[in-house]
Amino acid sequence: MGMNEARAKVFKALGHPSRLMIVDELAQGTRCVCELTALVGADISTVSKHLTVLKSAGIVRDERRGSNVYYTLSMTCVSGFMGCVDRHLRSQATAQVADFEVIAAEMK
Amino acid sequence: MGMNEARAKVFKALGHPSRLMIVDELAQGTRCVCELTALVGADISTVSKHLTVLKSAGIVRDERRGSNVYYTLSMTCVSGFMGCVDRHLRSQATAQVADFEVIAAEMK
DNA sequence: TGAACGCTTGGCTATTCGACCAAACATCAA
DNA sequence: TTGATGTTTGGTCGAATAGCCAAGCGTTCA
Repeated sequence: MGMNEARAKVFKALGHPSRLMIVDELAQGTRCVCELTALVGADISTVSKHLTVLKSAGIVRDERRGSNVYYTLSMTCVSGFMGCVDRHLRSQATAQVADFEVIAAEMK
Repeated sequence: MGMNEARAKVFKALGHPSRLMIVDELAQGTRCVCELTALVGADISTVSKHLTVLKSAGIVRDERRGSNVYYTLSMTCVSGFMGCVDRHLRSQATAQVADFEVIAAEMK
């Protein structure tokens, strides 16, 4: 797999609301599948598959302890980038509101 | 659109090799569609659609100058995160090589 | 005006994704 | 061993994605 495909795989893995929710939660600490399932609110098998995607992209790692499997965020810099994305989206949203107000003013 | 969906949209937009190539190029400076098409090496309509995806995620912005349309990276923090992903992927790759060597040693 | 150029959009097909259910697998406890 | 619990895997189906070609703008320049 080429450099760009490996990178794309990481972004693709992060490109789903449930998986982002999971990553956010794992940024707080290690969690078992059952906890993540409760958080996401989908079928366990669905959550398990989301975790497989995150794992094969190298974003999380798993570890069995007894009858539970625990997942841990291994690509920790993700949370930092999340902040950047959020800031950007917010500033964009306010820019759009500003545009809208200009348009609204022009329409009067 | 909820917070998590907006964020997911950003990651999803970045989750394609051609679009990553485009973002890398735009990190160097503004480019017209024709330049990006040459870079990616796909049909121009395909590239145009990739640019639409990036734009609607708020990652790039476009601007017509004469008969050309120029695209600019607006979410500039993306490049920084790219570095983090690359470092992580590299360290993971070497970890896997190390694992492999352990296994190989065990097999002797 | 009309031809040429640069880009976008619509339409089509093949592939991938995401959700659920059912079945399999792993561990623990009786 | 058997049953209970926690997790993964296989199968199916509808939705979304990516690619190309063709057709449709918008702009420039004769």
